[in-house]
Amino acid sequence: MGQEGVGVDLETSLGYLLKEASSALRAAMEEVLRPLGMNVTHYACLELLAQRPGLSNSELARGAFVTRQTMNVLLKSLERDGYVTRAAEAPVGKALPTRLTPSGRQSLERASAAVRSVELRMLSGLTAPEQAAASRILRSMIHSLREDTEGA
Amino acid sequence: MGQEGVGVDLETSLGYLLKEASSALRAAMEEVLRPLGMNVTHYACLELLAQRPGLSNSELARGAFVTRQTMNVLLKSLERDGYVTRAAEAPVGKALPTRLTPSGRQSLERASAAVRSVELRMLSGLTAPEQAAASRILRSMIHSLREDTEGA
DNA sequence: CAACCTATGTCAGAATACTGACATGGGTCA
DNA sequence: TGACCCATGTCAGTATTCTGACATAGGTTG
Repeated sequence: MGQEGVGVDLETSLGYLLKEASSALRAAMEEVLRPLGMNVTHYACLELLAQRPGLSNSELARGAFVTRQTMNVLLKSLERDGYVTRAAEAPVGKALPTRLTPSGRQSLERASAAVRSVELRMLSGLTAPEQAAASRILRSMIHSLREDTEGA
Repeated sequence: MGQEGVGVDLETSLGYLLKEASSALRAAMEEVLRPLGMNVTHYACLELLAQRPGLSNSELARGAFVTRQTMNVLLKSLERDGYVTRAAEAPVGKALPTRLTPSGRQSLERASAAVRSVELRMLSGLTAPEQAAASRILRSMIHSLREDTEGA
């Protein structure tokens, strides 16, 4: 069960813990969203549109951490089901602004409440200063990870 | 760009930050593993086997956060390529212990070094106390998320 | 203006992971 | 002992996501 000085110790690796936490969060979100007929990417897309109306397909993809091709497929199904509407013509460039329909907004409301409850459960064991620390730490990790990768 | 009191504010949501960090980590790992002909699940499987030799397919699946069916497919390819060996018969029950071959161990060594460098970059902006706090915080999140979900 | 460069939307195919289902081994309990 | 229950390995089919490629819109630069 121990490690013999190998490269990465899974028991203590912050990378592994990060993946574990993210996986647990995703599972918990899927669980509460399933009864609402929604999955995590679904929800992420609607939430993004609620907070930043008029986002394009590519912008939504970046916000939901998927490729723009994947988001394109999702947007088509959301549009088919009446949750969002896409402009027929691009007001500028090729980007087609997308917006929530009343139906989409209503569906999001329930999902958002469910997700918020999951997030509250996730944070239930942490004090306010710890939560603030978590925010700073995660932002630092994100910044550092993107330095070389996207910079060069 | 602002939020109007909606359920979850993506700008400050720790859940969103967690997903963002995990996504950035995964992308950075994929980037360094690709030249080695490996992906993240690949690597996770080998690393698990190095630290806990003899794990079964299902145990590996849980450790890598995928289903046992997915891990089964991966193990077959790893076995075909000579990175691991699986016992032909189960010493007890149906679980087939899996072990790294010398080739697998050698391949893992390079991958492990690459992944460690990514993890170091991720932590480069954090002090030792901050890293300790990160560990505690992530463990708390994981524990809280799994409480109701797996408990009931 | 013309040649680039970047970003976007989209199509097609491949890779990856998942859900559902079944049979088997092992333990528990009446 | 026999009836359960749970975990495992595996097969099949489906769903999801990705990579690769192409055309187009707009800005930049000589």
